Amino acid sequence: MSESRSERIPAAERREQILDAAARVFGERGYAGTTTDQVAQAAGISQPYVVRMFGSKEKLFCELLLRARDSLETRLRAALARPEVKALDNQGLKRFLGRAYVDLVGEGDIVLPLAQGFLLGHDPVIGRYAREGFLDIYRLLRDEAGLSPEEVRDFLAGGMLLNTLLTLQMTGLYESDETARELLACAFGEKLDLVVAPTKAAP
Amino acid sequence: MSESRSERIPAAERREQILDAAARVFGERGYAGTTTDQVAQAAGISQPYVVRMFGSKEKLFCELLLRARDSLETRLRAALARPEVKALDNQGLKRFLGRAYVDLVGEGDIVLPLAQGFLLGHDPVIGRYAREGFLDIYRLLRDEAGLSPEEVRDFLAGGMLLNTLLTLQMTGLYESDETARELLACAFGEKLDLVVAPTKAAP
DNA sequence: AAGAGTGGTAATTGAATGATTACAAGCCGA
DNA sequence: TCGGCTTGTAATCATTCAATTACCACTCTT
Repeated sequence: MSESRSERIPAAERREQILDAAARVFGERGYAGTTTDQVAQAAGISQPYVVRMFGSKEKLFCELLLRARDSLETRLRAALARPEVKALDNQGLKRFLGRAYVDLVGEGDIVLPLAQGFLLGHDPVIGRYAREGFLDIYRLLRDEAGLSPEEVRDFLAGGMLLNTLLTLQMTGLYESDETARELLACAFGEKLDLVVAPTKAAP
Repeated sequence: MSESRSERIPAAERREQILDAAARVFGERGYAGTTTDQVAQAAGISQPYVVRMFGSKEKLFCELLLRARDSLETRLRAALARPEVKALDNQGLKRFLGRAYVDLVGEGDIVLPLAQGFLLGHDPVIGRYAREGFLDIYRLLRDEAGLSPEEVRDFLAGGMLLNTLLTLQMTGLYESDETARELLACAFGEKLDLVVAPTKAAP
């Protein structure tokens, strides 16, 4: 994307670049399906640097999981703190939080690694991270948002559907397939254009 | 599991054995995370035989996707054909079909490869298969079950949550984690024991 | 200006893996 | 019983990939 600087960049900043690139690549291709070299190329650096910065591919992915969970929790708490939520019943709150989730998804591929991690239950270390993250979100919605277990379940279910549609790249069929268009419109609602026309931000 | 026969087995039967084994392994570990040798060992044969029987790992996985989709469609149509569905409104029908889905999931790992395939949208050939399968199910629910787009969406969302909980292996936390127990009970309802105590069928 | 710390890569390595080849053993019909 | 077809494997190959090593270049401090 950007090869603006070919100079030396402080490690902390480089680390963020790598995490951003890794979130994109892992989010699209999954853990096992991604090579550290793909991450390196996406970040514009060499493969050994990626490995040395994080120790291993596994540690890099775990870092992404924590980062995604934190982003999501931060975003949900921010939504809960807004004044207009006080006027909402639980049904309305669920919708409001749902829109906050779509916003987060639309801003980049921050949360897709989380969705990929949810398929790795068999992995002794990543699986544990992923389960814990999932339960963290569950508790946040139940305890801080005050939703009932059934309401949390429905919220999470909706989120899983959105994740699935994204990782399936169903959005690529929006133009050409009538059924896909109907499904996407129904699933993403008013936030559809956030995801069907990925922000091609140009200078 | 069964090493009953060490003799020669007709290709058609062997093919089914391999597909069953592959569904289990791919369903648990994902496409990229599974080796053809793991499939071979699970089926009790040698790795080259797996490859030769299906041509390639990719073709084997595509076969699994078709098989899973067909199983699901067959099961849903069978549920729709039962007499008691006529007395149900759409809300009740959704629940009824949901129970049929959980039944199918509980009977084995037939559908988990489908869930894994949904993460492979980036793959030029598998991605296409997976998207088509997904839209097939959508149309079945809309046109044959007569659900509205929103109702189909909610049904699919629920299914995606169940898939996620299974591939996350959240069921393994049922005994030890209070939150996981609550979530699982809420998501699987009366069918919980189908999935939390995997059928250890013994002779 | 010496040298130490930091940012970065080229080259390589060892293991894993999908696929191929070549071959063996059982079965069946003529 | 001979010869061909089917079922199956051992051995191997070519790649790919995560990780390591060894090195270079720049910058700041003193």
